[in-house]
Amino acid sequence: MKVIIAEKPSVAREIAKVFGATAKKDGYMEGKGYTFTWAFGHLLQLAPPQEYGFYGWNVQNLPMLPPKFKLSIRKVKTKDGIVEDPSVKKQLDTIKTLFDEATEIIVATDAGREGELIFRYIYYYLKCKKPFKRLWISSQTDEAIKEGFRNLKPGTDYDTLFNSAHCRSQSDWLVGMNATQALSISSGSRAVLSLGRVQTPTLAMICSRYLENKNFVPQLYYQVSIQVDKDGQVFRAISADSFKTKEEAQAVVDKVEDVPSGFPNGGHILSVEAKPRKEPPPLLHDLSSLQQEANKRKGFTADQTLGLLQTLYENKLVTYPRTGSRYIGDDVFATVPTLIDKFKEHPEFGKQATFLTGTKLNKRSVNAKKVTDHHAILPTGETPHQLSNDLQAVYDLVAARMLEAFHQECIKEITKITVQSGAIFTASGTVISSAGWRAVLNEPDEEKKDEENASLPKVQQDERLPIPEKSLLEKQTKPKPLYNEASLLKALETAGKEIEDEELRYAMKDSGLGTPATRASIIETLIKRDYIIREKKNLVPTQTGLGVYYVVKDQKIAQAELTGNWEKRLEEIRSGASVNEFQQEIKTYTRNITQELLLAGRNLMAKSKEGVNTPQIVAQKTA
DNA sequence: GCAAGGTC
Repeated sequence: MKVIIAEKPSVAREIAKVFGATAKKDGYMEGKGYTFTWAFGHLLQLAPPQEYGFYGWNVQNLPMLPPKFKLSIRKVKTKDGIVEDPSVKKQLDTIKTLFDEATEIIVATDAGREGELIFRYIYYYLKCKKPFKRLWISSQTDEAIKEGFRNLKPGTDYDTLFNSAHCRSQSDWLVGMNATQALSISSGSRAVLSLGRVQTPTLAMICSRYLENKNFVPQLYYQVSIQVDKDGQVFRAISADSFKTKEEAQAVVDKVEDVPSGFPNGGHILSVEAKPRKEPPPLLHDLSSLQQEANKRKGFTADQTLGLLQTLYENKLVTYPRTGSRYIGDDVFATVPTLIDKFKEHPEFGKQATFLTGTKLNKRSVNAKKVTDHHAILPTGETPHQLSNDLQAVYDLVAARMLEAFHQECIKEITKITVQSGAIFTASGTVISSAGWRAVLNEPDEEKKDEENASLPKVQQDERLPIPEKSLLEKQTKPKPLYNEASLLKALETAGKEIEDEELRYAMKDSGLGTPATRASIIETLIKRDYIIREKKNLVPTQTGLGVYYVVKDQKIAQAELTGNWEKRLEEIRSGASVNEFQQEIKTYTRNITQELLLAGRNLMAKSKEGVNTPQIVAQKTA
């Protein structure tokens, strides 16, 4: 009997369906001489410190460098403390029984580093010795699955991929566990002060933005505004220059030839530029972009959105949610018209669904090469029944984005008028001439500047128009806003884009900090540690968070570059470079950072009070 | 008590 093991039940079901196997058993499916079983993500993890004899949190144990890492069953928190997850244990037993009976094992975990690790940890934990083959597909359509099975690879082809995955896992353990204990011990606080390759740079981003924002000194500046009258239709124009002093601006005001000063037609139209701008539809959603949109529109946290999506996924209403791709392949595209058809009766955007059924679909989101493990999030076409308000809201965001993504371009008419009257003034306005995809949610353009006119009257070059009013504007420069969940998610995705070292930047270009599946939990971790709090929609550091930030901010562990560096080395390992060399470097780094933190933590509480102009506005944890 | 990674 051949055993196929997938990363998760949904994939095992898809594959079983292609084979025509339908018999459902406990923890697997069966039919046509095959069994199809699954994991639930990582079933196994690197064993915690005590399993190597490092008991308690003790300086004597540091740095903890296990000679050989062990694996242990994933744990779960219950009222009796932390125990091995019973459902995981049971599934491992099922897998063991199937592997024991297997004549051949086919690995169908996701085609990537972590997918390889998920399988290998199971395989080695169960001490299985049977050879295995690898299914390597990037789309789960029937055709892709069939093609993948015609092209199974020897399992050993992916040994170096496993090496790189295992290195990633060990390195995160070594650096994270040791740095966390070192800082927690040396700070003398009873709380856990955790550090890690991803969470610490994330904390640093939040803290540094917070300090920049709070310490920002606004600069005053001045502009001049005039009203221009075209046959009773008045629009506003602003001086092209801005001025540091009120006097300079007032001098410009004085020169304006307005009606009250005795000039009936003091505004000279120097130029009128009108050009259409085409705005392509947005791409389909991946997890991160959906979390950002749900945060902006509905105020959901990243974690809430992920939870709601998971429920929709388990109810077969949306496709796999933890995807990092905003594209679909041609095979999935072929099903889109049927999907759109299902939304014709939708109260909010049924009209646009109907419109789309009779038009050519935009293919901007169709690109098989940009589909990685999973494609963009789509509704499945199943009819939802009695969703809660929150579930419905997320479901509607998915559905609406599908309609937008395949809709037509939005065409805007952008007009810029230049007026001379003592000085140069400009007025700009935007008019949507064809809504296209913007008709789906039918909402105003969020990026409209306050100075912009909704629409401008038709004026001609060289016209002379009256200026009924002029005024002096006092303005302030503004700081960068605090991070909220949406802007932080975006920043995590693009982290590393500004790294100077070209190789490191390249190594991080497709990853950023963390992964789509983990970013929500990173934010939750920082909150659990009392490093940050939610203040309205913003993410704001606490005294503790700032204290940790001051201790580590100039260290490697607080920089996105660390991930860039690891990614570069891990990729080299995947293509065959020595594992040992990187492991030695990590050990050395672990020793160093542990030593530094054992010393640095002593100053932590004192340091947390430096650096802010007005310390009292630093957020306090509310009981 | 601790990392980051995956998922129900």
